[in-house]
Amino acid sequence: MRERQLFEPKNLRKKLAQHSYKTTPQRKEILQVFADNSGGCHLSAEDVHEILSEKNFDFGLATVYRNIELLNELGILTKVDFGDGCARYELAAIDPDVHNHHHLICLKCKKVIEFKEDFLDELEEFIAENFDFQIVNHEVKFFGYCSDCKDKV
Amino acid sequence: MRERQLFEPKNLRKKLAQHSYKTTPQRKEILQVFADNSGGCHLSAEDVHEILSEKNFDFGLATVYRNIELLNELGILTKVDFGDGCARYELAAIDPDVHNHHHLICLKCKKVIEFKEDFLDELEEFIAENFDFQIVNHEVKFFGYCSDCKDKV
DNA sequence: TTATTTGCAAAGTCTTTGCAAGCAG
DNA sequence: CTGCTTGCAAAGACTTTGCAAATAA
Repeated sequence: MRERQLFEPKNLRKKLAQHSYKTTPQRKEILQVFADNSGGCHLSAEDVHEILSEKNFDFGLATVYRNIELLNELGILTKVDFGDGCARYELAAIDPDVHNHHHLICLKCKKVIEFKEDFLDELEEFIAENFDFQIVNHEVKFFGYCSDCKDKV
Repeated sequence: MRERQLFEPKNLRKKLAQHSYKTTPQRKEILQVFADNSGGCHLSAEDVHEILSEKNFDFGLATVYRNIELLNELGILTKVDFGDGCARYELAAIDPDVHNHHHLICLKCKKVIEFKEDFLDELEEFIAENFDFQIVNHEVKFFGYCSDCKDKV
């Protein structure tokens, strides 16, 4: 369930240099926050800013926003949206074809469970044929009640 | 592809009365905008406000927000999110079990194509068993290039 | 050196809220 | 009548932007 390869902080300098971006402490530490939380955290810019403060890195919030957006553009982070009013991000899979990682969102406790699935291939084929639509990625969310909550509703 | 039964404006008064809400011209006209656009439009509060202005209904924007939210709570509208920075809504299916209506989103022209599918039942069963998670609804989005755009990329 | 990046504060966008006046039931 | 609803303006949450000072290459 977790063999997905994620971007590693040690490769940051190279990736930035490829695009003529500079390697700053801000960029390194922001990425490190995601690497340290790779166990399935979905962090907002505010979250990252707060975690950095706890580590005594007092970067400007605007800098955090700018660099999260940059890491997203570079494919290092992926945006995920749980409809809670703020953009959230997670480390992206290195292999762009591995886009089969989705979320179960508990309507009661708001817990987010990750899961991996390969059931959608036939559906993608069906869509490609019937809609003449070339699929690049898909996003699947299941809303419901997790094991802790489902009997308490 | 379009046999889904949608909520009808003529049933609004009854639905509102059931919950002791009043039937106001604002509520009727807001719902009417969605009914007139039932051919697959996904409207933001701002969109609805604008369409109403064109029809010479100059309601406050806050009223539009409040009533779209009300219609959403009553199950008359459904929120859809295309990650474009604002909440969008569409008429909900009357039958709550019919939640198998999803979207293909073109990355180039931003066109949204609706489709209906029934492929996810087995995946839901798999999740229920393996994650002890009781699914209420799911949301599926496919990102890619539509027939008009896929050869121009 | 020099163009990029940062930090701050101000501004922007979407949405919600407080409150007096208006209106449906 | 009476409490729900509206409209307005103000406030709020999240995010972006302008600009001078700092800094990576």
